Amino acid sequence: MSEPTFSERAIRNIKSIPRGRVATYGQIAAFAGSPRAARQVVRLLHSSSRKHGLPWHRVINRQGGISLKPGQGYEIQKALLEDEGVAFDCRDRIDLSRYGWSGEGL
DNA sequence: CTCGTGACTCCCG
DNA sequence: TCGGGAGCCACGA
Repeated sequence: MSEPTFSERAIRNIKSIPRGRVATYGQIAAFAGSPRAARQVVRLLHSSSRKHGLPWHRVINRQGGISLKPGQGYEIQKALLEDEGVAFDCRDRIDLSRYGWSGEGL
């Protein structure tokens, strides 16, 4: 039994994001132990979002916006978030100081 | 071991 | 405000 890998911790972090909140890639990476492994978080969503049933829609970029492009999941993610009560401003961005996850639930 | 990869992030002009 | 370029990291093949 060795310590969980970065991936496993990151996955657990994502699962811990409360409903109605959002987190950035870098944030998840940071809580998992590697502040600069945001890109690895991306790989995780690709490879494990479905498999682990992760709330992938709660993961957004540093600007509080959706990184996916229209037709690539953008609309779906936005709809899911709005359904949880997350509001987008006129620039299609989420106020992280308001909906941003602070690590609560870990 | 080396290499490719990606829903990122930061730094400059 | 916006775009381009480089850095960074973990993991699978």
